[in-house]
Amino acid sequence: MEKESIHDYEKPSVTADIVIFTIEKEKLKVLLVKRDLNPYKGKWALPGGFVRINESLDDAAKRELEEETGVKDVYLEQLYSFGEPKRDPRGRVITVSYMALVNSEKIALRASSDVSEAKWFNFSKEMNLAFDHDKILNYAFQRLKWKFEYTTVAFSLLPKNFTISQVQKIYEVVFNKKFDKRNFNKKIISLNIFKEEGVNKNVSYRPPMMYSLKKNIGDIVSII
Amino acid sequence: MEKESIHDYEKPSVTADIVIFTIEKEKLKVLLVKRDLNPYKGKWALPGGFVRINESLDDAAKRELEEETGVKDVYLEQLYSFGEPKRDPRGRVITVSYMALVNSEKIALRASSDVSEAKWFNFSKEMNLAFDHDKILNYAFQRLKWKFEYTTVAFSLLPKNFTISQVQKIYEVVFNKKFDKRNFNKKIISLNIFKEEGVNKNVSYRPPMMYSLKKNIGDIVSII
DNA sequence: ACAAAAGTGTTGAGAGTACACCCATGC
DNA sequence: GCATGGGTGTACTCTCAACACTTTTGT
Repeated sequence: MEKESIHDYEKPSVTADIVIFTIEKEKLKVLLVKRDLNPYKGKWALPGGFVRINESLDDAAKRELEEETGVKDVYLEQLYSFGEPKRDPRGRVITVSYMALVNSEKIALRASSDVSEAKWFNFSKEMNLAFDHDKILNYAFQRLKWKFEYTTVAFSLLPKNFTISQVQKIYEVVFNKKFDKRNFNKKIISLNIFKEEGVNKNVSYRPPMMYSLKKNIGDIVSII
Repeated sequence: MEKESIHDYEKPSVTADIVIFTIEKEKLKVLLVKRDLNPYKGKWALPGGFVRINESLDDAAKRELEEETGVKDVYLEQLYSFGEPKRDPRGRVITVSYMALVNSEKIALRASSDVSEAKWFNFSKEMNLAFDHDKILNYAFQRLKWKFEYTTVAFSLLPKNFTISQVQKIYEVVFNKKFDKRNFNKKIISLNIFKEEGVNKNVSYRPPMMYSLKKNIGDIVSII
């Protein structure tokens, strides 16, 4: 096949851009950075940067994620690669996009980002971002919904111990609809993925049972 | 964020590699090419090649697909990008993988490929391919099963008009299990995605109804 | 008449959905 | 005692799975 040599073609740049989601105050939020260089100077964009020559794609995404949020060991998954020749006016840039889910309690935005401003925004479908980042963001949101429906990624947005109503709330945020409390409890308990952790006493109402996720849960097929 | 310039970093090569599936004689087949250069000289690999500097990722995949099979306008979808620094001994090569589904009747393998040999193989989970192509192939197979379950991609493997038992057979091949004929018919007919095209008379048994896929079917949620 | 595949219904089990009231705590 | 969210059961519908015989054609 390859008479073609690795040196025959002009090479593109490759970046890893990350859609970092969190849920705070019952809103789905996404982390954006303000561009301080042309093109799109002053516009908001997804955090990201060039993949180093000796760094895997995942490592590049992890590095960018940690640079922006200070968090490690969070849920991170590759989404899709975007490579239209004209998507970046600076030249040929192929972007491998990632999605990260972080628990809002763990976030420590880099205190003073020397070159850029980073900020959490409420997610919406039209955020008017730089480059084709609206497209990437919407792709990520689709994937998020899918993953919520069929896997346990939702729990990466929650602390180690949580109540069922916390779980229900993040599902309601992501699907933008209400679920019946009784049916939700029944369904999620019947999956047998929770361990009871005792009741939380610091509330001025009936103290809720706290749960944690069991270890070694296989691939769950359907949550909702 | 980006003090980094597009020129600051050594750039990787980017290839598009394609997992081309077909079903023939009730077997799932994948198209492989024999490498005639080192590394992995003599080993079989997925068809693919470098993405040109002015070509989108999809276009690169389409070009490679047509070069190898002579087919156009078939089902093609991007899968995942693989970018471990050492995955290709020749240097840093990031591969954007694709999956194509072709109807075996339409295939015309390039009569004499000047530099390589291309051949259909029965799919198996351990084909011992060059590079990390076993990993890519298995990823593609997982995606294939998922797409069969939740979308109508299966029909890209069939001619325009088909019988229900042809549909059932390709599902049985992909999932490697038998389905009950009555339940299968009921389910697939109830989806209301078929148009009747009359009976096929050239058979020595009760002539089956031929169907075609309706146009403008939305995203089907669950086939099986 | 026989070989080959097409076509067709019913039943039982389990899952999903709709729906409303009492409970435990802090103040 | 009241405000707050926590916790629970039943009935109906719908979907899924299991299961076997008759029909139509060509030879």
